[in-house]
Amino acid sequence: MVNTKLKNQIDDRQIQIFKALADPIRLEIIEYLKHTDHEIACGEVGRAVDISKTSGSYHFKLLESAGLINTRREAREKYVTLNKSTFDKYVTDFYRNI
Amino acid sequence: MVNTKLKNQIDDRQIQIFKALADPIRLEIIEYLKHTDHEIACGEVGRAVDISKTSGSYHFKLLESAGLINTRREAREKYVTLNKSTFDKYVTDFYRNI
DNA sequence: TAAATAGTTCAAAAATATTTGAACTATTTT
DNA sequence: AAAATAGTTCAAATATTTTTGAACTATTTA
Repeated sequence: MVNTKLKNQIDDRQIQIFKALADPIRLEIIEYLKHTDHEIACGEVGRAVDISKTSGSYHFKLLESAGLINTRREAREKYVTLNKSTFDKYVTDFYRNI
Repeated sequence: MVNTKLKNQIDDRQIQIFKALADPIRLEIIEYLKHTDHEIACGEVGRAVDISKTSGSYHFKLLESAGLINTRREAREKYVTLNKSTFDKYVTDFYRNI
């Protein structure tokens, strides 16, 4: 019997987001994207924060599935930007709400 | 050679706080404390969120060392409250700043 | 068309975090 | 003084997360 109560779903989402933020590499990626106002390829970010492409792939995927970044694939490359609305909804407003 | 750059210290702190928030039990504890306006004993919170006292001890310690709760020991019992200023500084303002 | 580039996937290994129960300290109640 | 209560500590077991390298797809460049 699967538990699908709304409150739990909200918590799962909230946890997923805090987990995504609770890692030094991902925090570096976020800070890098924060001071970049245009979209930027994963590879460029990866080089800036000095990680392997495999590691980058793992972390970008995790950030994306948490809804913290938006991605757009164009042929070979994948471009990313921060998803500000997720920060607003789950981080900035976390303590305020509930 | 130990790295003590200010930026890294800030990040370490930020990560510690997100890690502390990235767990269902600790999130339950926080939500419980959020709707409680007076200090409350660890044991009472532990019973409310249905965890063993050992587990409670672990999670309260972690929340305390992240600065997310304030604690006061009075004889046998330990009373806790949320530390709102940590939320303001590291959570609510996270996306805004930097 | 061959080589280079951007990124993904996979499974194994390594690192970290969490749970558990037993033994413990200190305080309060009977 | 014995028993009960609140919480801590410890080490072992378990679970989860992250890293790694090799093999892969798709696209672009030489």
